[in-house]
Amino acid sequence: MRADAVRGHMDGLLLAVLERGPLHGYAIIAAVQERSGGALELRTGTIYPALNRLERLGLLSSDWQTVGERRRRHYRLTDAGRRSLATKRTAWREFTTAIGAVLDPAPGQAT
Amino acid sequence: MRADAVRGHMDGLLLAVLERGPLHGYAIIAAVQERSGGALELRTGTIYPALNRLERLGLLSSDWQTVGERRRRHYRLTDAGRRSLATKRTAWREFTTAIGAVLDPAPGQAT
DNA sequence: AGCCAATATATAGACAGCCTACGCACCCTG
DNA sequence: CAGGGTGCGTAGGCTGTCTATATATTGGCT
Repeated sequence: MRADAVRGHMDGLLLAVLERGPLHGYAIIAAVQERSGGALELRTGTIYPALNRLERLGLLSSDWQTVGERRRRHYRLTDAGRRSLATKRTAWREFTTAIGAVLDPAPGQAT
Repeated sequence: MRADAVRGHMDGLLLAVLERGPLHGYAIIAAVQERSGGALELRTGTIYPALNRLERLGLLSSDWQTVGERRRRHYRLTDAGRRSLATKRTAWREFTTAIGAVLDPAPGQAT
């Protein structure tokens, strides 16, 4: 599945996979893919701008680590990020409920 | 809730409310709002271009009706539209499953 | 040694689709 | 006759994902 469909929910995904501990960009892509059972394949061109945006918003912080000669940028949730994640989870449930009600209305419901 | 969050799922909503019979634009807005329990408030500037797009794609057909001196454009599902709706319902379930798995992972699931 | 794939970060420009804001026209009520 | 609801529609803007590309290290294959 393309991240195009995820538009507007990407931030929640990124925050969610960072909940259990810091990860670097590539590992975030792998984590999202694994958790979604392979359904979600994010691209680097998608997540790096998104991660920068979340950091600007104060929901993430980052620090550089070096493994051998390889640079890795580790992102971690801030307290604000944790609160935002909780909000986004609630919003997600309301969202799916609303869309689901329109897409698959309960029989007998008014037009 | 803003239709902004619905990005990419708007088409399914429009097709779904037209499943039970033709409606005109304003009635479509009302139907979506009612079915979603008031959560989804679409704007005319959003749905008219979307309806035109769906008609261009052959998923909808339209005909003008006149009530008094008022012109109304009634949209109805085509056969292709009906098939597309079924596909979109399946896609919606896969979508929510995938996002949900990332956002609220089952405890014990791998990182 | 040379080459390619995987790992890893990052930017530029294109594009789709929803946004706000407006315009037009008709109808009914105060 | 003014205002608000109904009804259709367009223009221009904005956000966020897309593709494509660039750089650099590491490791496997031949």
